[in-house]
Amino acid sequence: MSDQKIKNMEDFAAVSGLSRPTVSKYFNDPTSVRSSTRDRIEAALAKYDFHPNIYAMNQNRKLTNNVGIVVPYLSDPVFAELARKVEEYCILEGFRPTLFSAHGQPHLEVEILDGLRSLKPSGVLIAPLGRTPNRAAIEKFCKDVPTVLFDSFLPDTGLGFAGSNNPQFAHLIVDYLCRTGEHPSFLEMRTPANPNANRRRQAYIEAMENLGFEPSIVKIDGEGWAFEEIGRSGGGKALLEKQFATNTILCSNDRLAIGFLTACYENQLRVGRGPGCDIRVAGMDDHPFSRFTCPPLTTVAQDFEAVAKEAVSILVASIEGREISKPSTFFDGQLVMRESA
Amino acid sequence: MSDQKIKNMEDFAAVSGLSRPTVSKYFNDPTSVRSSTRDRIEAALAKYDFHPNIYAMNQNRKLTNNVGIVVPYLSDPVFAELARKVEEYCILEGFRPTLFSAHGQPHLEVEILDGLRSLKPSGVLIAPLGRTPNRAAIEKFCKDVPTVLFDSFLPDTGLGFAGSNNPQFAHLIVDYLCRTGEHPSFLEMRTPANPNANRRRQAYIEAMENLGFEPSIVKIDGEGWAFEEIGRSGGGKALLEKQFATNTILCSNDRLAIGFLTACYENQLRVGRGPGCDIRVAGMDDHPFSRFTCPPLTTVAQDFEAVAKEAVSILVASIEGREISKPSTFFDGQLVMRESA
DNA sequence: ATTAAAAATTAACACGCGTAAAATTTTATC
DNA sequence: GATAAAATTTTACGCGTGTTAATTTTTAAT
Repeated sequence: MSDQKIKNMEDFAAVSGLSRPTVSKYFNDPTSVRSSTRDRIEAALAKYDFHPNIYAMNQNRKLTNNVGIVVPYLSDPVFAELARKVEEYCILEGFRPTLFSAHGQPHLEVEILDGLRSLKPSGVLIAPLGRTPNRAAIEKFCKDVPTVLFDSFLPDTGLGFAGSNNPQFAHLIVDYLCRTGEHPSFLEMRTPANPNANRRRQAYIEAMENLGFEPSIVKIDGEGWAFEEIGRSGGGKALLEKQFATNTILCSNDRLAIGFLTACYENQLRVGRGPGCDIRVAGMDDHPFSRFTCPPLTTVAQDFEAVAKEAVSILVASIEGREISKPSTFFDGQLVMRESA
Repeated sequence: MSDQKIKNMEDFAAVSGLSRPTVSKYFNDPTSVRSSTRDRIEAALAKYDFHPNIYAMNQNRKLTNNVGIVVPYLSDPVFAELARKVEEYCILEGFRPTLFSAHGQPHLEVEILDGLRSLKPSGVLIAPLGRTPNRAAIEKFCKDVPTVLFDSFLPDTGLGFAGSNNPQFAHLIVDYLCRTGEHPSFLEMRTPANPNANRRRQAYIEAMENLGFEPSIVKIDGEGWAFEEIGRSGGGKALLEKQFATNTILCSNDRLAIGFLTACYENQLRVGRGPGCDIRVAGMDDHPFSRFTCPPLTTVAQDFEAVAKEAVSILVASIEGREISKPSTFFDGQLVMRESA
């Protein structure tokens, strides 16, 4: 490692005994230069550690290789997990991903999109918050920047979508619960932060009617993204007031279920499906922590891997100019039977 | 909103009836121009929506206003929370924060630092993984870029440090546990992923000796960042093999404790401090879900807010050229008494 | 109204790299 | 060894903004 100062590509081309345009070609695509030239550049690279100035690079390039990943709430482990996988696939495809969280706040989501515009990204992957007033902003953004949606579907928006088949989730778990015990009541927030909740509720109703049961929905108060606390306090209140029609509670998502399990504990209810148990509790998502609740939570697992992979591959296809054969994919969930139901 | 195309600052200066250098000054610091000029620019801004090209801006600027935030593992809710607060304070200070996760992998941490160099950030806030082979890379990075460490301390590195007073955490909870029941055994990973674990163990030993008890440490196998699973499987094994000297288990961190609670459940042990309970379990961190375990987890709360605020304020002080009065701050934790111990 | 200070303008160069066209060199093919 | 094709070099301009120095205009103070 020489300590001669290399201040720009000109200098670096000089010490590698090549011209700047050739070196420039190399950095845009190493395979675009003769292999003997490539070797000389890489030898110089090992000796002089030069990094092209990315700001100067991106100034004239059409493709910056940047991609933005936007999720509604990064402190929610479900989104943290999803974001992590999406990030991994982006890196695998040679992109420079940047992660953004709207922290549950619609105005932040809009700000992030604005900031993203000036990043001139090759593409953007966004799991929208799903709040109505932001729909217009997102649609407009999608017209300007190649964007793939994931997790939360918005019709006629973006290049494509990858997410979970939420109706199937609800059907799957309702069927299971009905088969193995009392039919489930449904617990959800009165004003869900995540629009997938609506599809899950709808599918719960359908599934119950298919099986000839009366749907029974308990809506609890609470705003924001502190789902566990809402599940605990609201669920506890519902327990005290005996709002549940049956002894089996299907929660709209795992985080709500986790909080509700705490409420059951506080009310000295024994959760589980064995003899001597008072109540069964199930969720949807397969939150990373669901395996470690007491009792472990029965739920429907999202296929994070498939969702992330599909979302990125739609983006890649679009950037490479290929036709997108299937713009929207909804992946089925898998039943995860644990002790809680 | 006019739809006339503004392609650069030149155009924008023209429509605002000003010269480009003046407009440039405005974007660097709005207060640096006469207020009547500022009004004209802002009127034009409302009318024409122009955003300066950030690549062109940052090409020559010494201060990009970018700051990098690096954490070891973003899917760990403790770090997600910390990162969120740090991000908030950065935005408050007018920075453009970008979040990075090493995903628990040392080589990724080094890659992130390399990538960060070419971002020419005004500063960087990093919670290091703490793996020995990376120390050199981080020290070198700190010499090149204004960097503040947080969460995990490295001596003589960076502009300063903000984190938790881990020894105090251990003393606090050991004292509490000894005061209210049997003295605690200590449960930890044999090869901790996070270096704070070592300080906590050391302090546990000290605290026990101060009180005249024999320290008893159970080390469990397991690599990586799946702490809950390690706590469950390793902790379960330790229970079966009766490795614990007492009926009170202090876990090195909350995630381990959460997994250990599951192990207790699987072994039909009743956790808590009331009569009829078999075992007490406590952790450290106040993980966002600790309040929702069954039983809720007794722990020592990190002051995420204070840590984040202090870390950012050290960076701001340094960037503004002020003297850093107190380079390293270790914030005390607060005992959070819940039902598990 | 005069004057000094403050702010804005003009003109010009710098930054580091992308990129295109034409000229030259190297490599592959026969 | 001649020839065509491929790769590289040379040359030169463009991108959008930072920045500086000299000049002109505006504002504030007397």
